[in-house]
Amino acid sequence: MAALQSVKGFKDILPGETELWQSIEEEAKRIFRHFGFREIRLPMLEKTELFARSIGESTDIVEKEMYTFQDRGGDLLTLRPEATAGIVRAYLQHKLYAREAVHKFYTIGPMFRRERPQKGRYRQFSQINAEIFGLTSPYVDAQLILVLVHLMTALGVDDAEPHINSLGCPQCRPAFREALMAFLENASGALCSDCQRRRTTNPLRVLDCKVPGCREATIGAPALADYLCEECREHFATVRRALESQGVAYMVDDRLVRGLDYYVRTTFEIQTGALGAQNAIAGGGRYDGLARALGGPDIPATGFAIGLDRLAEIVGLRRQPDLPCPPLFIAALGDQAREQAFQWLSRLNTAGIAADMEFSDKSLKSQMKRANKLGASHVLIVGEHELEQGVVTLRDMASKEQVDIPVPEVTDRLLERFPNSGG
RNA sequence: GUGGGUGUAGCUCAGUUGGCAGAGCAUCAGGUUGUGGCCCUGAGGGUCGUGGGUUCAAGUCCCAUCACUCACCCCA
Repeated sequence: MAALQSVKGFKDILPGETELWQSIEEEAKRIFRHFGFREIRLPMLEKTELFARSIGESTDIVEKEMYTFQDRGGDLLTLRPEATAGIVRAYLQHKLYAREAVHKFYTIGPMFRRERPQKGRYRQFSQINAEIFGLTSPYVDAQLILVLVHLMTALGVDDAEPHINSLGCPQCRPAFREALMAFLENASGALCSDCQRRRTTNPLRVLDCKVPGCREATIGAPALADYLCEECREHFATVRRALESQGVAYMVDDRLVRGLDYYVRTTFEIQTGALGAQNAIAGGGRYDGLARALGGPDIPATGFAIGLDRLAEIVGLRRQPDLPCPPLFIAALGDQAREQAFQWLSRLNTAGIAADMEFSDKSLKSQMKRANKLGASHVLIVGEHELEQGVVTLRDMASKEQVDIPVPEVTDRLLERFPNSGG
């Protein structure tokens, strides 16, 4: 173990796996385009203050998971632990709200949190984010969920179930919070030690606890739904109607609580059982107050994040990788032949044709083996005997048929037979 | 931060009551001098995670340490 290793929780994505990631990203981009989202690309490094103010000072993410450091100029910087804060920052910084009332963004990239790694959880992980600015309409909440469901279906993830909930708003949530705290105080004896702590710091989270004792103790707990104000109630009802009108099967989960402070009203998660303890592969919700909290105008917003690593693992489980294979392999025998082969190969490659050759001095048998392994449909055999006679041989690997091609015609014949694949 | 599991060839793993480090797959080379897949033969590749200890002798027993992994926590 003398060779250097990657940093804990940071992983490499090797060829064979990158194809899967690319296909997922392409599918997502295609769907985003259809739904009217445009790509935004952002720095991975932001001022620490941005995350403290958006995610919430007392969240675990900010308190103990961020990669924060002082740069050489003394600025306190943080590798982004999530994307929404940066998107809002960019949106405000460039005053995009002044150009048009509504913006729909997506972005794909790495996030960083220093947690203990486990299945489906890494210190650098990628997310696909989508955000909609400038609309309070419940229909855009529904549209986001629809995008997620649509993407899951397109990727063949059939057991992905949207869980939805409403967290209320600053008007109605405080009353619920108080009622819940009062309830938990009575039930406190039955709660686990973590929930004892959460009871005061983040009472909503107690509802989310997995410990059976806590689930039992909170059975009669106040329900958020009963405390929603008229506007929130109507908003949530419209989200549900919109989903139903699209035939989206969803589950109302009144215990669905999001970990970030900025969420209000609609929240949702896409869950699956395929990933051990990490059952959420996507999550999101409405964050109407965030733009204002970051010093901008009062602009409503809603969005989601997909855990791309988790999604790739799930999709990878149910899909055989189809490796890209060049249609043509050139086998050259001897120095002269290799020189000629390299010229042809380069000509083909620059013309957009996937092809490869053997560059070292190997036996024809060995070169044929390699061509077979690469999955080439044809092999161009460039041998000294043929060159002397002014021809080369093209072998069809499936039918084993071989035809001679006169040297002057090689490029044209190959360009004709292997049209630019475009890929 | 807390707990459990696992570390032997590139990969998946055997390795008996301590007694010469193995298999399959993969790689490479051959199987009449220039033709792939199947088959056959052979080769390369390991300080047994690392450092101590016990012993005539440690992959095996003991201690420490590191790494990986799963779970808690948190979240996508």
